[in-house]
Amino acid sequence: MQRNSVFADNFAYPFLVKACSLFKQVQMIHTHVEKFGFLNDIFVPNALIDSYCKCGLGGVDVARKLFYTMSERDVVSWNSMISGLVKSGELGEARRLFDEMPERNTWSWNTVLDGYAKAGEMSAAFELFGKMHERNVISWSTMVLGYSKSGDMDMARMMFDKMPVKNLVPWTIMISGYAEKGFAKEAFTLYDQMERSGLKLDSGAFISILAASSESGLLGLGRRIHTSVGRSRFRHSTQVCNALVDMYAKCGSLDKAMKVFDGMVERDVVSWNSILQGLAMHGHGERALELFSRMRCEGFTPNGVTFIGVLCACTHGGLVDDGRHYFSIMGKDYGIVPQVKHYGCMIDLLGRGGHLTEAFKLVQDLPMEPNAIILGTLLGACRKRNNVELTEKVIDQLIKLDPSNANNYSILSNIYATAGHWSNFTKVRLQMKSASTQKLPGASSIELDDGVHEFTVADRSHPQSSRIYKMMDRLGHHLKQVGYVPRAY
DNA sequence: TTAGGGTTAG
Repeated sequence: MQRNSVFADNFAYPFLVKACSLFKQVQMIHTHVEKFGFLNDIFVPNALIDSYCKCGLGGVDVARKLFYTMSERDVVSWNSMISGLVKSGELGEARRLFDEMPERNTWSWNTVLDGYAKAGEMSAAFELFGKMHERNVISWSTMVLGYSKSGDMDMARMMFDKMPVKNLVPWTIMISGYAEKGFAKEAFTLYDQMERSGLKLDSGAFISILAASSESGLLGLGRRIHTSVGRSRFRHSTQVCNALVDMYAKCGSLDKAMKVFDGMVERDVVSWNSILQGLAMHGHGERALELFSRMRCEGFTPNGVTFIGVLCACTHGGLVDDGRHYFSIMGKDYGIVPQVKHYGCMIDLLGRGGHLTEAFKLVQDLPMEPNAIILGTLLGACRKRNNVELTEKVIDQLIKLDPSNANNYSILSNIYATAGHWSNFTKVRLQMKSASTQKLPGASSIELDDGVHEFTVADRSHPQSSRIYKMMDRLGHHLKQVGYVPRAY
């Protein structure tokens, strides 16, 4: 009896390898096929290269070794290796291999093209695109996406309009691109065109456009997509409904988010996380925590993202003790190792709750290097307490991490001004000038029927500017009457 | 067996 007959033959191995997502599993099969001599069948090492690259964690290095030891390579071996290199960010080496290839097909070109587009190197992408002998929908879509992600919607549109054949993907990319950047009118018009052209959206298209709408708060477009979802066969899709919940929550329509959530046929952990985050974001700390216990009662296991929502809920509800409690149980009861983001939430919670020393201690004891977000959160807490000494310490670290961020200098100078330390104030102002940093004005935006309107401090560019400021004065007056005292800086 | 859009995260 042959023992290996219970395993697989050379035809089954590529499928078996493809089903593996863990490095160890791929490695196990690798050892096995090597032992039985199946590596000579090119399908097997090709599948191994692909799987090694997809499981991350140094998988690319093992794939690379395998690639170079292969006695014979076909175009798929090269493409798989190049794709792996592109995905792990080793674009230079990917290009070198591409140039060395004995023969290339459209897949090879598209893989490198995608690498440039993802890296935002659009001039390199454009050059490569120009040299292609054969382009397919994927080549064109890659260019449209690349331009859209790099913010050049005009070029994206030009490519889109020039495409000889379009399918759902480029339409989705283009509409999502407009939506993400707040071009409501363009997104709407294009969406209409797509529907009129008879294309039926799939769940990916719905999710993509919804995610883009929530990014810039385009409630109008989100509602429109919701109507289409309702008419489609995806109206009960968990993923699509999750995207709807998130969209409504982020666009400030919490009731609608709740309604979609309640109406869902099947929920997963993402559904719970989305609604929990929505409640927390809008200051309903207690309701979010109630939902959290309901989630556990219904048998769902919280993950790391859930706890970010939970801690955020505690912060916005001023529930410091609850926050401490949940932070401690996430490791104890659920085996979740706190990530930087969790520490960020805790520092925010403690800082806002007035426990500055404890927040400081947490940063000092951090198991990882504090990043700009952690320090920025701590800074926010210091500012609130007007603590000059601690602020100086934090800013010092922050400026080292990110010397070009003008906000840091600006906050420090404000703190000095408030405390009356005028010589220090002047010093920082001079430092700002010499570092040639300029504070970018913060902008707010609002969506009306005809699109998103953006405005900044002392903005007079709007045609109805004087009416807007009159209304602002009235509101300010009203706020003072009800007892609001603005912060000094 | 290899390529394109897509949900939750201070």
